[in-house]
Amino acid sequence: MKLSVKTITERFRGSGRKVTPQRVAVFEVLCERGGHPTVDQIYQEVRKRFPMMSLNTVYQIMEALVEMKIVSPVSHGQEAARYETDSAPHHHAICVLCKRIVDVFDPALGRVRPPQAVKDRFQVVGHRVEFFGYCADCQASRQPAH
Amino acid sequence: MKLSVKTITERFRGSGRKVTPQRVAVFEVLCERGGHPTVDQIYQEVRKRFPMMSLNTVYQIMEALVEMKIVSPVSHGQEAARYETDSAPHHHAICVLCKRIVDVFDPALGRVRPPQAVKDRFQVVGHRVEFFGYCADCQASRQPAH
DNA sequence: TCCTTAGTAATAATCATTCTCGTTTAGATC
DNA sequence: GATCTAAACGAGAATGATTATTACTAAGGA
Repeated sequence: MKLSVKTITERFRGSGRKVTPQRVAVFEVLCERGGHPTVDQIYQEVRKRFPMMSLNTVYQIMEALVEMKIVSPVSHGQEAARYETDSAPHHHAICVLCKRIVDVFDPALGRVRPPQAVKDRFQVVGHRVEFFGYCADCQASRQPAH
Repeated sequence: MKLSVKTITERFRGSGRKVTPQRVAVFEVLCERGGHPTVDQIYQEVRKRFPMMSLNTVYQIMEALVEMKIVSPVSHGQEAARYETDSAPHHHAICVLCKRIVDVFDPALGRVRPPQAVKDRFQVVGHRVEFFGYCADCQASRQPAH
């Protein structure tokens, strides 16, 4: 469900928010760029079109997009937060060296069920499976042993 | 495999590290406290015994303990890093409101397998399943709807 | 067009973490 | 026990990501 600029405009209006050039620009960058960018990466890209734009504005726009469930934060460790545009439910494979995140689409992972002990104490609303390892690039550049 | 002060002393010496009162104190706090404390929580606790101790020292000691595989960092979102003392392999249930982390021991979760597409591109070394939801306390205090 | 209010930009503040560096100390050696 | 040296410590500064403050601007309804 790829959102268009038209749709995003309606979503902004529908949630009582204003449509501004900055918001549209951030959204376009997210669509064109894809992946799991950090706030700063989005900022650098948007800045090419709006050189006067503030980093703070990007933070605020991302916050609005999260509230509207158009993007989701994906953060690991103390690295800078990353965002992904919401699409089909999926999981992640993360390279422990370069922090690259690859989306994993596999219906089987969606069928993972919390054990009874968790259901007794938690009202579970979702789960996430993360695979850790070395991506192809980092395998190649890594020392054979140490 | 609960570690004793004696064992930790040997582990420090065995890895070419010195045994200092600060290190023993941090380790004792970790054992007594359990759970998934932040660096600052550990610091506040240790400070009761060593009022002159520096926060920086706690960071350094945690780094050493991670290298020695005695504790593991458990970080979620842009929250402060948390540490858990290593025990049996397990997963987590995380309250999205209060950030409380509950350990989940369930052999079934260890049997989750990466799909072939991941194995083709990643050298997978592990995985983690995280359940998200509301803990009992936060369910009680939460608005019924909004 | 006017008006209200949300959005923006600039800047300061905050928070977790890391770095720098001078001082102290564990533990090996004598 | 005295001496020595690398490791560890403490204090505070520096960094980097994020959040808060505030005055100005502009979106969009009346």
